[in-house]
Amino acid sequence: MSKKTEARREQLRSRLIDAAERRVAEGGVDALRARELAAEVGCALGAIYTVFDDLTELALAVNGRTFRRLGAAVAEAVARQGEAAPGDKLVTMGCAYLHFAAANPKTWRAIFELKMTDADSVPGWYLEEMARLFALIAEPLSRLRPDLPPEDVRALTRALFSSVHGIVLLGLEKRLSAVPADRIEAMIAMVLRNFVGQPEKV
Amino acid sequence: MSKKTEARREQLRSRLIDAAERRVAEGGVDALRARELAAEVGCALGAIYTVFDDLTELALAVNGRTFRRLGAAVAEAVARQGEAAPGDKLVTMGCAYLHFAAANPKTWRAIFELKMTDADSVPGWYLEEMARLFALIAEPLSRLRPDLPPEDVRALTRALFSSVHGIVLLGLEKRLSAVPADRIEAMIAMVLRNFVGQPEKV
DNA sequence: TGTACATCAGTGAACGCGCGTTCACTGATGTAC
DNA sequence: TGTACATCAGTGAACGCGCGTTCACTGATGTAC
Repeated sequence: MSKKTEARREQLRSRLIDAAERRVAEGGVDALRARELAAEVGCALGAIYTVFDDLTELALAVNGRTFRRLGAAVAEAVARQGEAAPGDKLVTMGCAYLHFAAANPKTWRAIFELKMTDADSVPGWYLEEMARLFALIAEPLSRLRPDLPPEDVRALTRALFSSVHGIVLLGLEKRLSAVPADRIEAMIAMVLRNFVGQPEKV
Repeated sequence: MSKKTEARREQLRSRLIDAAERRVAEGGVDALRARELAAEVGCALGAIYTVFDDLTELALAVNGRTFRRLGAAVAEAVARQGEAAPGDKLVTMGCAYLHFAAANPKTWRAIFELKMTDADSVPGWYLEEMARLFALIAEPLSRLRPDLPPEDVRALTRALFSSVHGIVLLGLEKRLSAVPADRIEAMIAMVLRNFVGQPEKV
């Protein structure tokens, strides 16, 4: 394969992911349609399969991007805040998570909806990206509780992340009459601050 | 329609829901197949449509049962515990929720996976059942914080439920390396107790 | 640089399947006399 | 009770559609001389 060909291939790849991302953002993972993508990108139907093994792989590529954007959004929020008390940092991250989810509801959900066949395990970058996100959370936590062994910090990280995730998930759920964003923020802050031991007045 | 006919119809209805429930428990909502159900129940394919408008309605019926079982499981756990401090009650409910989810992973997930077309709203019993569950949680909360207006108790209820839901959801997720049940229990207890102001040592 | 040939990326018609839902039919059930 | 007729619950073959994926082909690109 010549350089030129490879470059074209690479370009097709990224254009396909672009298109797929747009589709997912509009209609969720289930809205990925090979024919639609080909039409939007302007390539043949079969061309998709010269770049990806199947549509699932393409969906995974979209999730990869989303995950990286999410991580970046949270990291940026923390960076913008600069030096801060651990509790404040946690709340900042929780709210950044909420805002990302609210701004990208379908793409964000896609990360968690992806059905993997039990056999083939989760791709490595999935776990890596998760680890990166968890590391951000673990930082203020271990400052807050320097006495805890890493194992416990990990469990704590996971528990708090899960709590915030749950609040965001159900908070944004239309079906259960969505909650206004600032109320969701208040819930997040409440749970996190309570944990940190600087409870806000409810 | 004669009494006899109606009775047969009613019987078919419940047998269909039974079969559907089994299918969902095994393979999730997406595993519902009209032909399979008909075969399992021993009726004609078309008979399904004399009882339900479409498969979605049948899936909803399954969710209805699940929701009621869930509510009953939580209520029973509380009843079994008898008189107890609000914090203990909350933890009991959270753990009951966890155990129900762990024992019925696919059926439980189905409750939240159901895609409703935006237009047709959620069936009434969905909201009622949710309200019943929330009432159970609100009880200890309002004892704990009698100063709060009902509006705030509602928000609190929702926040705590969502947190526990998130912890259970991600805790049971195979993809992110499932967490042992007792660790999940510990996470739930931690978040709830922290809120109540009787934090457990982490 | 020019020509002949080989390769292979890219094409898109066609395959194949799964499946929800319908509807013309039929035989069981009920009604009338 | 018995017979003729009407109704309608229940049947399942067939419709229709959507869609992922393949593969025999072709024309663009690269190579050799």
